[in-house]
Amino acid sequence: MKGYIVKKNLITVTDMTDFDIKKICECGQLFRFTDINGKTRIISGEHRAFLWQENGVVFIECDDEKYFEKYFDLQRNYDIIRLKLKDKSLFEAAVDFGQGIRILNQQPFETLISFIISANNNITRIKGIIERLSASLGDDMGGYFSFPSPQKIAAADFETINGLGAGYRARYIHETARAVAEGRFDLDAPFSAKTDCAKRGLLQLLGVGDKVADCILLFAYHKADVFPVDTWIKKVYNCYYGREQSRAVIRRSLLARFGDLSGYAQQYLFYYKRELDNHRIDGCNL
DNA sequence: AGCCAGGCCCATT
DNA sequence: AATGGGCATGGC
Repeated sequence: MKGYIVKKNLITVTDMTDFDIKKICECGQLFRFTDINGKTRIISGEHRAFLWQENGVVFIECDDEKYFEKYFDLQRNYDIIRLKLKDKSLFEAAVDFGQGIRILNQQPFETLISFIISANNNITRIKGIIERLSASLGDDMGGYFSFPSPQKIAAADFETINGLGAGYRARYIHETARAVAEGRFDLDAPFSAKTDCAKRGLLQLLGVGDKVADCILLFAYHKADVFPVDTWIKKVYNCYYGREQSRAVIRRSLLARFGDLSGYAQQYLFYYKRELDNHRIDGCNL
């Protein structure tokens, strides 16, 4: 992608063909975003950015422009991906509707814990738990709190974790942070591992099942040959084919169809279905 | 009020 | 390998 300019503490995205602030935030890949008087604030790890659109360009004001250039995946060409997905006959309306989505490169530990929290939970509540976790154990960065380190969570007593309102996930958060802090899980390993191998490692962690592992692989390690099957994907699939299939069957089926673009296909589909549902519109095209 | 949420763990078959 | 019950909490 050529359409952006990087300067000190400011990235200007001049080509908004594949950069839509709202869609990037609302497609379910991150939780620490909020509107602050007209600008979107995103916190990632210890970093912070403000985004807004003005005169046909997007401004990204941030504490580390190189970090956010990578974070927003700015070097990747999404128009090629969209074209290929249409070739693989992903429902065209979903791709067009989601144009502007980008898959972020988020930090592994934050993604790991966030998606453990996400299981069988709703987005509003997930965001609340993550904010309380950060306020409780993260560093005060002056105006916001960083996402806590594995060591910080591991060293906290269980009652602190349990007081965040995460329910039965408190144990998963604590134990998985300990596994990382004690070196039983290497957060960097998946970067250089093949997807299935990396996934086997992730599945050893308490609170990480098939779907959560796929989300981590996609949103932190940018492994696109995964297809996270959540309740929305299930709804689309089962509605379209008119019968109830298990998550495993759905995942295998969609992986076979979209191959190494599965992760992108999943994001477009997820965003499309959830937005339709939010507006009480039926639709189960695939 | 009751169903559901970006499911996982664990026991059973 | 596949299936099913139980699960904390709170949003809508």
